Amino acid sequence: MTREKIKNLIQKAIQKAQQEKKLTKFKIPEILVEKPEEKIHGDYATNTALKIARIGKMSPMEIANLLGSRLQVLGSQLFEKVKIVEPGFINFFLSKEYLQREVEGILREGEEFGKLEIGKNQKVNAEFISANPTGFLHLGNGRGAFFGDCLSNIIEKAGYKVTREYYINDAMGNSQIKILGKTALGKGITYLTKDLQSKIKKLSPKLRLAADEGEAGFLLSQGIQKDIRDFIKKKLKIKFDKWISEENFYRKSKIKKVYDMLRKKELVYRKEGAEWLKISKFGAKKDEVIIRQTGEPTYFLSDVAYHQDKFERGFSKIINIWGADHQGHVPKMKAAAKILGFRGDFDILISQIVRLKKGKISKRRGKIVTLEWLIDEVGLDAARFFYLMKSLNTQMEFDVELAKERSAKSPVYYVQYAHARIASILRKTKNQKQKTKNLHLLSHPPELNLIKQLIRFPEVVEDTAKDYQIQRIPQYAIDLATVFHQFYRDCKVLSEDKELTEARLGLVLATKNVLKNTLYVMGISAPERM
RNA sequence: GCGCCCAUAGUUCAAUGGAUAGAACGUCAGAUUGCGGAUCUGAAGGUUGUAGGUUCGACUCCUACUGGGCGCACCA
Repeated sequence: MTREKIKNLIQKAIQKAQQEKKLTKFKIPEILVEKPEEKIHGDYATNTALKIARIGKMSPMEIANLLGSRLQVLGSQLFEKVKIVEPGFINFFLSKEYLQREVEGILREGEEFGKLEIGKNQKVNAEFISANPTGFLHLGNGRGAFFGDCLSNIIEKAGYKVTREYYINDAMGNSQIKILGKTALGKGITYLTKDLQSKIKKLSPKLRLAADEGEAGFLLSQGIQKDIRDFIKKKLKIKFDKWISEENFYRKSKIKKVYDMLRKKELVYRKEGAEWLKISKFGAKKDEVIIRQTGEPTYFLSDVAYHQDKFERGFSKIINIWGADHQGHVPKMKAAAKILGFRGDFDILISQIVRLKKGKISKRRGKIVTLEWLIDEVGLDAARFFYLMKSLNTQMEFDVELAKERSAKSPVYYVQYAHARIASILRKTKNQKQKTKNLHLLSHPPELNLIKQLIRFPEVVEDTAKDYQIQRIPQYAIDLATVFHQFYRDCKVLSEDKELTEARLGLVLATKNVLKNTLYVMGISAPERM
């Protein structure tokens, strides 16, 4: 990774300066290398000199000059030049030769390009969607669904082993399930869809034997859950590794076990006829009921049991993606994690609500908009892209009109078009195999620009795996497509010049590869034709 | 009342404490006897909600306020 190489060089330069006694000895802080906004500031830049000015007891410019001259020598393989700028930035300009070699690397690595090792031998658990098995998925579920799936892909790309997990709140004691049971037994007041009516009809022999509304609800929820599962698999194209049933925790008396364990730790007390867990001692605002007056366990207790189960499975990182309506639950669960003694990363992400952007389409006021409706309306690729474009913690408005657009107006088609265009060029050549010939001929600005964008892909993967800011990926895809189209306009790929044609075919293949990898992590198709 | 999230271009959104705050759509003006014009080039458009603070430097961190969303169950 280019950025990593530069970081290492800076570190070496500091050490060297220290050995030569030009700099005082100090512990080197974390080195930041970024891509400057302005081209005149180079391809990469660092503020290291500004950062260490105080501990080094020298002016930023002095340090920058000190490091700059050493970096020039140390990085002769990478840089065309290293420039020092007020107030102390060091700007790096990559050399043509370096960029040309990178194209070779991208072609060699193919689908593996962008794969990192930062998560080597580590397991991650990502739980998302986990909708109630009593109805259909809504727009908000879609956000968690695609975010969770894409984040999982990214984390996998970073080298972790990811388990995608879905938790089903199907316990017979749950009030939703009981309400559903009432409906199943004909005692409900809720509106019945045709689908629900036929499900109930099919189940009627079993329902007659059901002990209570809880069991009836459970039976009906299984049918509903099966539909949700099929929908997720076939229409959302998300593959979960594990489907976990809450009811199953009860049947295996795991909830009882956790309860006993909490009692043993003397964290449970009685008040007002209920039993409370002392989570206020572990960072929560107040204690929480785990056993009701009626003697039934609460959802919180079963969720603690579920997390105990997760914590025991050897993950170094556990990620939960919850809807905004669950945010009050976060400190409680974090407190529980402390009680259970989980030592890995425990990240709970909250996805804010989703609305439809006002337009001709959203006349469906009053009706709840289902995710299925949206997918049918705009298509899976566009839905995924649009959901992913926005940061998880801002409320989003889904622009259905724009997402439906099958033209350059829609960013997803713009990106896919770049891929299809390359495929079209390749169709016109006989030899479509990997080209690593004559890459030294790539020296036009649009060519070099394109390469610079290509080599950023692993950096984007790294950043996103670390900070979960998924919106970076679609933005990267748009940027990549843009520089490709610029290249395409200025540089004809197939020409009389055989050697140059070979070189450009190599570049174009590398671009196709990176576009494909980018679309892949978003779960979006990379079409050969459109 | 308390807690969490948000406020950035006409709109939808970006921007690790860095340099002239960026995209997309919309608007306006251009480009093609060319590998897919489903493309490209350019322009207009901003006091980053308000007021303070922290520092070499703040959209970003802190405090107070204003406005919006979501929570604050012996629901899940």
